[in-house]
Amino acid sequence: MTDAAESELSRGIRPSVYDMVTETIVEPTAADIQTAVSQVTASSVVAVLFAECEIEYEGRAAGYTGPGDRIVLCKPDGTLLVHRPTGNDPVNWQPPGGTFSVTRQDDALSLTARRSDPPETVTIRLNTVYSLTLYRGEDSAALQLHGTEADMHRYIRDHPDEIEEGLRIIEHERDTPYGSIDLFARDATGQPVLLEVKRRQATQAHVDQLKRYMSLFQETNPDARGVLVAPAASDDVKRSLRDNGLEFVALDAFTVDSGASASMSLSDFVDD
Amino acid sequence: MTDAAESELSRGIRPSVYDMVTETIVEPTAADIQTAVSQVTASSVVAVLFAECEIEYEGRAAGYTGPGDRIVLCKPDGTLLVHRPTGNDPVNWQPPGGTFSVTRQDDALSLTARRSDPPETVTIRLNTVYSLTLYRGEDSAALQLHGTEADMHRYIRDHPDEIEEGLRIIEHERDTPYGSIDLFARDATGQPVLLEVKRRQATQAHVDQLKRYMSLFQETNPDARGVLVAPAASDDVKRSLRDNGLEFVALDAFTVDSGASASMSLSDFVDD
DNA sequence: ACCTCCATTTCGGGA
DNA sequence: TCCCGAAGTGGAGGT
Repeated sequence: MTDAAESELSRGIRPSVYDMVTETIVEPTAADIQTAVSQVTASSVVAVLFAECEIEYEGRAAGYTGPGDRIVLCKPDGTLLVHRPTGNDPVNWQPPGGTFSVTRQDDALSLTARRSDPPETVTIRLNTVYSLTLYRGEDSAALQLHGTEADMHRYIRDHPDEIEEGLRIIEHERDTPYGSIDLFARDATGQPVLLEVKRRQATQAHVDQLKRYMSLFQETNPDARGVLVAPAASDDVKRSLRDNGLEFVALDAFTVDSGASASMSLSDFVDD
Repeated sequence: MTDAAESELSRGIRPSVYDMVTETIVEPTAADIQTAVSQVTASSVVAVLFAECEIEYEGRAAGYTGPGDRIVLCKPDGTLLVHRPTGNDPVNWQPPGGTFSVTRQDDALSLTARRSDPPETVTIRLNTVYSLTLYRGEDSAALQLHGTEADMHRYIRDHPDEIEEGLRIIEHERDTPYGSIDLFARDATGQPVLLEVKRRQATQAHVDQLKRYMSLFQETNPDARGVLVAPAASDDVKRSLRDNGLEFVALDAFTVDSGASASMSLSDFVDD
């Protein structure tokens, strides 16, 4: 950080303490913003802008978002996120790997996030930046998630009888030229069984997937069975399975796998 | 907002001006945080917390994220987003429709986001809140996006010859019990043609999709043709199409639809 | 680098 | 409400 930049940032409300984790500048100047954004990649700081802005996007598609108040996150890995005051998804974004730049021309201040593969550009015209926060955050913890499809695979492998009496799981993620079969098994009579496992309600696309594996397998083994395992399926999906000589087995992974988060302790602190 | 709450929030750095768009509290107290979060839904304010926290999630799956510095967004529509200092996706979240609550027990302060359909809870144990920003933002602009698959449909409808000489588009989004056909057409000889359009490289799943529509249609019309239209397809996909008696037509929507963003003017302000 | 598939996918449209 | 399919999907894992 240059001396000039320091003096800019020092205009913050409280005495600027550089070991503070967050630093907020209300109504930052163009120079403040340029300094802040240049910090992002160089010093592993997240910059959050609260701004009235309009956004142009050009890349795999092209888009324009008219003026409005948004929250702009610039992360040190090049991630850009522009959030509206409502909605889960960002209205515009740039995935990790890109670079930021701030351009000033006449009275117009623009923040651009670029990446090269694929070539994409998001340009935010910053009409008014209400405030700007720099965040020197560290986070090495990873999300531990239970109840995924992989967990369901493990459960079935350990409890094949829940699918069918006498079923033996032979292989996990068996590769074929057209994708991999979740679980390859043999039934009580020794007949091969292809299992496609879904952690949520089955759809036609899942039937398609199983059919694709089956078509390959049945070339050499016409008696092979195909089973779609999911917590539920619509009548159309069940009919589609039947029409194609496939089977459905209902298995709700969470009624059986709920012990996965037993190690949690945070709930002690939460009331209703 | 209660008088008590006002006095809490007034501890902010600058004199608290309630018509300011943003308001930041450095090292907020538990009462500040409770007041702020209760504002979110009631007063259409976005609350952004910069905090060291750990997160428990319980719902469709279950998860735990260990301690780390994160950015927490609470939007008035009930959306919760927890972002790490890197990465495109939030490490935890709650889609719109839920409610927020802040609970204090002993020295532990927790922010909980709940929704009921499906029942899901995200609980954030706030170990340290470095700062908190309230954002009274308004945004009525919508994203205008060009180069979507729908645009590609329109283009083909207007330029059927780009697919095949003499092709006539009969119907758009023709519904079948197993999904809807993107474009239903007839070729120069009057033969029915089912078009499945993709805006990016075609995959096996797209072949599956077309196959599904075809199988229905060919029951009554065995001579119907199926064409997958996409900017590109791998050799495997092309072979898969051939093996199933289907066709591939390469069409890069962006080489033909680039005029869509011609009305943009922001680029005037951006240099390289 | 390409391909395939999962995701706490989310989101929008149609029946 | 359910169901289906797109998304600037992103991300992981295998070959």
